[in-house]
Amino acid sequence: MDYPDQKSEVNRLLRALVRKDYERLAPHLESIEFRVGDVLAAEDEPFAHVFFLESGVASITNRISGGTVEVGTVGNEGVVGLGVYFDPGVGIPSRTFIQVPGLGKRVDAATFTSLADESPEFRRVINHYAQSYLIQVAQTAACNRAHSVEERCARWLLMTHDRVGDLLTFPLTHQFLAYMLGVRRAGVTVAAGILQKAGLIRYSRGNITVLDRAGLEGASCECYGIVRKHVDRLTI
Amino acid sequence: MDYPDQKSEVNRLLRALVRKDYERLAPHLESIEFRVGDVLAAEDEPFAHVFFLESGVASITNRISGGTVEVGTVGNEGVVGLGVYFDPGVGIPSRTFIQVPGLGKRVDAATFTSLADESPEFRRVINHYAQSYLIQVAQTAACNRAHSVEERCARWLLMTHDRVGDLLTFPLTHQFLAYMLGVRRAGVTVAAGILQKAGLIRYSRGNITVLDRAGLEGASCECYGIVRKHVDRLTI
DNA sequence: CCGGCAGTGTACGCCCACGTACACAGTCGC
DNA sequence: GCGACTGTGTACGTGGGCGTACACTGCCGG
Repeated sequence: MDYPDQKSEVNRLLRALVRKDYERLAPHLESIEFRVGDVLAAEDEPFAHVFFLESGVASITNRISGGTVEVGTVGNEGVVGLGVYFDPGVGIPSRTFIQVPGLGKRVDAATFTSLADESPEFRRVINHYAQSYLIQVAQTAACNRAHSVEERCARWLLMTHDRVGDLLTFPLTHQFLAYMLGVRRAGVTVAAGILQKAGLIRYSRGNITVLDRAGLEGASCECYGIVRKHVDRLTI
Repeated sequence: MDYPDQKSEVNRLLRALVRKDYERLAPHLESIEFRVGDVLAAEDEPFAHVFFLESGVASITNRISGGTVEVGTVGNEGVVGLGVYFDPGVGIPSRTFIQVPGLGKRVDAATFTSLADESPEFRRVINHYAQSYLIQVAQTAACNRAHSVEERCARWLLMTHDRVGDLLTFPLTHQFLAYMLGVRRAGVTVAAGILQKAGLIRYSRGNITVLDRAGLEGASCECYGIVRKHVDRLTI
């Protein structure tokens, strides 16, 4: 067989699988490139595939009266398409799309579900991630209610920065961030301006650079740390 | 054996189980009464049991700087303690407690997880519910960002009313509702006052009566309908 | 080299919800 | 019957974020 060694996998869920599960999955893994705006699942449409990101970030948003709001994000720590695991064939009222471009792999829904049926070890890995994802969404629900644009802005930058890895600079416009946070573009400009004046970040024309992670964590709400803790726990 | 017939079960998840799974579970089901304020799981503490409500409502809240916010609710359509299924032994940053008193059953975590390990049909039922719960939390995240106190108030009353069954009147103070919505008590008084003047509800000293469901649905945000649709789908 | 446009800065009035405060009204215990 | 307390009504000033608008500035393409 000529599949990549599991040790070379970059997605942390793929790395966490027991060898036999990985070998079962590997022949069906298809490498793909994710471009900004690629839609992995449209609103109310079931996932045709499950996606393992190696780099980049996917965003899950709900569109409601009053705008669009991000309810969760996924990077190389997890898997996009939990719906396939929970209830294949049923769509959810969220839209999943690529927010930061990157590389990754996908597997057809049928292979994924049959492996989930067969392997307790596989289910264990997926369940642990599902727990962490649910925690993220719940924390976001509370955060959206109680925290300021500036705090949520800092949190979002940190979460994204974690996922673009060692890249200090990544592409991001105020407009896009406003869309993600469910606020006005002008609101982001003000919040980001404060963070920039404080020397925590720097940006210019669609590119943002994180200068001071620790400072950014101070400017962010506690939600960042809480979600992060449960993501880190996954990779024991 | 002298266990209750599955057909007599009131919890919709218990009813949905295949016979063999129910019979495996039944000897371990322990009938209990839920009183207002009973804590089913404290913050960061794992569930010792999984709970099947027959009546009443449980509320899942996150406490953050800026107050406490409800991120989800569970009634007789589901199960309290998905954490046991996902990652037994790990606590989540949410507090689960009884919001409307009622009756139900519980089973120890070990029995629940071993049944989940063994039975694909059981997992299917739990997974479907997990999907619907995740949808609820995600919708709440968006709703908390975008919708007014009055809309969310109406939505909350509808969701709770669905779960107290044919009871038109149930106990509820403005103070408590404010706590759930993460807003001021005075804010709820104003919002509820509007709903009352419109003839949709009536309340007095801790008791609320739903007078006009259809009208209340009109006053609520679309989030009610979206979540409801996915809950109804469970009981095919 | 020069539009044109995308990205950003900043301002205005507005409104919802905030924190706080106080008055009043049922209801319960004595 | 009388306090005392819980639940509700309502008011005030404050503030964050809204919708909108307009000006400026790199950058890209013709």
